[in-house]
Amino acid sequence: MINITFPDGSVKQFESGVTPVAIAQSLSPQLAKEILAASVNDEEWDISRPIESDATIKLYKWDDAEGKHAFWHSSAHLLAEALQELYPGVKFGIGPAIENGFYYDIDPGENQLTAADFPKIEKKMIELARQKQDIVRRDIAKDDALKMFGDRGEVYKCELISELEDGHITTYTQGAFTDLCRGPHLANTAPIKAVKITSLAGAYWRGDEKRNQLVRVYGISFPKQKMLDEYLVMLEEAKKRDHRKLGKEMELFAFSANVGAGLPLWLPKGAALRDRLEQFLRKIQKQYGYQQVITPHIGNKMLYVTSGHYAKYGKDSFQPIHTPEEGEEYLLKPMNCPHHCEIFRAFPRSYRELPLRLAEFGTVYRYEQSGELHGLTRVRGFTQDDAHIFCAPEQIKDEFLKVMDIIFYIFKALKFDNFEAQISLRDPKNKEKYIGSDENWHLAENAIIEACREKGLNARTELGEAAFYGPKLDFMVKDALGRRWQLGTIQVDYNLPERFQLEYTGTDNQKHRPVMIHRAPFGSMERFVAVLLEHTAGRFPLWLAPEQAVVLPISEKFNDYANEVAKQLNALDVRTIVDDRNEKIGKKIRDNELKRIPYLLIVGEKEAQNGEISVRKQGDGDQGSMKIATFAENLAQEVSNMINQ
RNA sequence: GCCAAUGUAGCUCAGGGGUAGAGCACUUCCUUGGUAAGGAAGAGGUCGCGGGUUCAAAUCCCGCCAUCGGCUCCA
Repeated sequence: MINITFPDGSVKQFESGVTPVAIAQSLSPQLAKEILAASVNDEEWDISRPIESDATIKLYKWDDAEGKHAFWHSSAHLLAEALQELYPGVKFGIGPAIENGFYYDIDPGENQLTAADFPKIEKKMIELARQKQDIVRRDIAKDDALKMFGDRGEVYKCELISELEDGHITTYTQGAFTDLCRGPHLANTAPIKAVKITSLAGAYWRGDEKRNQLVRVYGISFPKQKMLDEYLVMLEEAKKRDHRKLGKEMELFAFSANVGAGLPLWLPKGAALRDRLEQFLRKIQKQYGYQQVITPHIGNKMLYVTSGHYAKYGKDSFQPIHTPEEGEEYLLKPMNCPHHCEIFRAFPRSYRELPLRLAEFGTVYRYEQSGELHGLTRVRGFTQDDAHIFCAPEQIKDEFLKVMDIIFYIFKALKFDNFEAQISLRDPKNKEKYIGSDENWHLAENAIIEACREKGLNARTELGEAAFYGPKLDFMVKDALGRRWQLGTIQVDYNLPERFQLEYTGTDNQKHRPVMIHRAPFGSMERFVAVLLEHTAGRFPLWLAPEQAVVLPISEKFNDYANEVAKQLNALDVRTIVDDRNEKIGKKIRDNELKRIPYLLIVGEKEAQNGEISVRKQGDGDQGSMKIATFAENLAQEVSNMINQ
């Protein structure tokens, strides 16, 4: 007998060799039906894999990430089995579960795969799933594995196996399909009741663009057809929140092939919105002791040779601008830091000036790969809400904490409460990718880690994600489809001060080298607006909304009064327009609700007589009537509550 | 940059080797209506751009551009 400990601390005895599903069965038959995965002593475990000795166990259902993971991982195998049957000769790469579903990378060989094949694949997968095939785990010796997959011509699998350690190799088999896999998996294929193949894409083998490109088949599966239907509806809803669609609908920005790909044109309403965001940040930054500077859009090529950016990115950037002068070259600035370094150098600096915080809404140009461009989130010309803090080494942590405060304040004011934080450090195995001394890297990395600890910020740490000149702390927010975008960023940099020979005179009357902190709370105005649009589905907070109120006269007789109301409100800084179309009031309400204007002000005979307006709040219906000035005061109060919370 | 797809009116989309279609939006007229779609008429397109095949191309083929989904990249 062995002792099995449950998450609540209770212990029960079972025969050695008991499986998680059998344990679940002993607790409740319903649970046995629902469990999809388990962990045994914190190791991921198939629910049908025997447990031989005392263990602590957790059981996972669909609602647990681990449960979904096993479900989708097994679905990936099921997809592979279906593809193997439908398209003889396909070779398999890898097929993991992902955040929403799963994929399998295949080399289709002679086969042609298109979206038209999806229904056929889905049908085959369901057919196979209904056979209720057991998914069987086996340990296999390295040589045997190489032979087995080698015989089948599975070159990709063989490459993976050759890198694995003998004695730790397992396969999973269901029906006629056997895969190299660590697991865990479902006990059998029966729970997979609904399948959707969602897309095809090219993907480099092992993520290396120098290697073969495989076909990646994406799919998602569910234990109930209804859940798949709901998921598809959710995707449709998400599409409606797409910032590219909303940006056009709301007349915020546009693109023109004549101007160039990835070069956004801000329309009047978008420019005004962006200006409000900039003013908002300027105000906070002023409180935190920042000073605004302005620098040109181009810089001499030597500036970037000095900074090290030219060596790293020169070939992949917009190419130099030439002048009539032989050999003279300028670059469109891809970042603001070198310019700001030169501002620091413009005078002899004293420790009394530090920390020197230079801020600029700096527009930069980067030649992003054509396939990378995406709405406003990835563009070739964009404006960073940039600032560089020049400080003494002992001031780093304090400055870092202050920047974090600014970022938290902004995220809170705009209700980005689901952000994730990521500490990006150097890849210790790949130091040649980075510039700067080991000592400085350690200092910088520790400053970030400590600051996060002090703030109690739960940040994920990623090795190899640092910028080439220093480690960083990034804040990511998801878009409507769950894709992560980096917004705020804080980066510690010991390198540029060195390259630009920055110095200040210390209390000891000696020269010292300052440290630089790069930071952008929004990241870029473009990306921030994009993510804000997707978050709010275009219903901006009142203080940002392009139009805050629209006056709707009941009939044309009251157009004059409506215009007078709008005039008064605009004079009171309420952004107000009039809908004086010859339409019925119901139609005007509908149209303006759909335009996402926060307040609809209805005026007819009653209101005109009393100098009032009938207020209707977006999505909230009739709020009764009030004096114009009262409405303006209420609105000002509402805005102030939003920004100063 | 790579793989796959798409490109028809302001928007959403149908059609398709023989003179271009709908709904919404827009304009005009009727209606002057009190909290989510009143009615009628009208205007609007070089079918992404360039080349080829053909008596004839928006439609078929090729190239380019842009966009979309991924991969790679992201100072």
